[in-house]
Amino acid sequence: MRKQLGAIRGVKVGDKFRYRAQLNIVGLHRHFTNGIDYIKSRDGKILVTSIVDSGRYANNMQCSDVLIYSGEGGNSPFNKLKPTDQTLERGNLALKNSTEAQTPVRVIRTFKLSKSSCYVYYGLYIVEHLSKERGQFGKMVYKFRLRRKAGQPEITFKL
Amino acid sequence: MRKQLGAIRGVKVGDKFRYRAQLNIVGLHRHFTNGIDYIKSRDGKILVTSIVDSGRYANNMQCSDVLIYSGEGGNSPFNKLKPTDQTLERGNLALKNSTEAQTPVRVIRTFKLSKSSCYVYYGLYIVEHLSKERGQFGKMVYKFRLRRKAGQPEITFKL
DNA sequence: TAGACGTAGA
DNA sequence: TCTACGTCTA
Repeated sequence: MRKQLGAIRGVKVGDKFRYRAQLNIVGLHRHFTNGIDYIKSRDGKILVTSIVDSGRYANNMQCSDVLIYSGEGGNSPFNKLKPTDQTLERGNLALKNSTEAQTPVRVIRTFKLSKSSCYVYYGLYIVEHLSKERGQFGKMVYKFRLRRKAGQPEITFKL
Repeated sequence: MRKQLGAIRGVKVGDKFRYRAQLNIVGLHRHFTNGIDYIKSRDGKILVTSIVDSGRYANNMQCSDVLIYSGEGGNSPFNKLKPTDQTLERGNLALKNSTEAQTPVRVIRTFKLSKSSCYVYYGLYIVEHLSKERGQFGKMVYKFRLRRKAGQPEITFKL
């Protein structure tokens, strides 16, 4: 399985996929459930390769080039464990490192229409800011602001 | 998605698949995690269409035309809930009904070789007997004995 | 071995 | 809403 930062050969912005398994196969995002995928860089720091925004967390879903993405852990509205403060490790740490390194992050967003849904590759983003806020369950949540790199095709849907 | 008893057009005995998602796509087995898939027949009884033997439960893995398949619920060695007696509902009830109706069941078995694995379609089986035993956790477990229908191709592997 | 924005069907 | 023989990486 490919592990790399940036664009994936053969995958175009706007490409659609039915299952997370397909994202894995083409190399866009290796995990089946994790929202944040990352690799270890030469200097030992982990950097984000891709994120999937399925709409489970309280992310900003505006139709703009800016995406607010919640960190992982402790606050999923659907898991049954009791909420906890998010920690700066694993995916969250990788997103912080990516903010500093300004490396490109592949963004995949879920598009829902009535009962069906698909994953859409939105292209490359840069993490430009992170903040720590109190989430809906009263616990600390990381919020990452990603901005879409300029010059990429618009995403359009045939309805 | 197709819901039917018996063979699936276009799928041959011995066909191999990487993911449960693919079993769903071709119509062999609709569930992503459930081991037992079933439909409601004309007279209102539920009948098994297919089972997946992933080796999670304590099934009989002999290389023969007989497969002992454990019922679902209460005794998965990997779930963290406390073991309970299995009940004759859902998949277990459907398997019992299939025993009486002698309807064909598609069998998919996991084949593991070192770290990789795949799902192999073994063809059609008939459920010929069920029993209730005390399982490894001291709780009651249904055991279903399935026999492969005669006249189907042998399964071979290139190693 | 655990953790994670999975899936479909009842 | 819940259950269920998922599936990957660290």
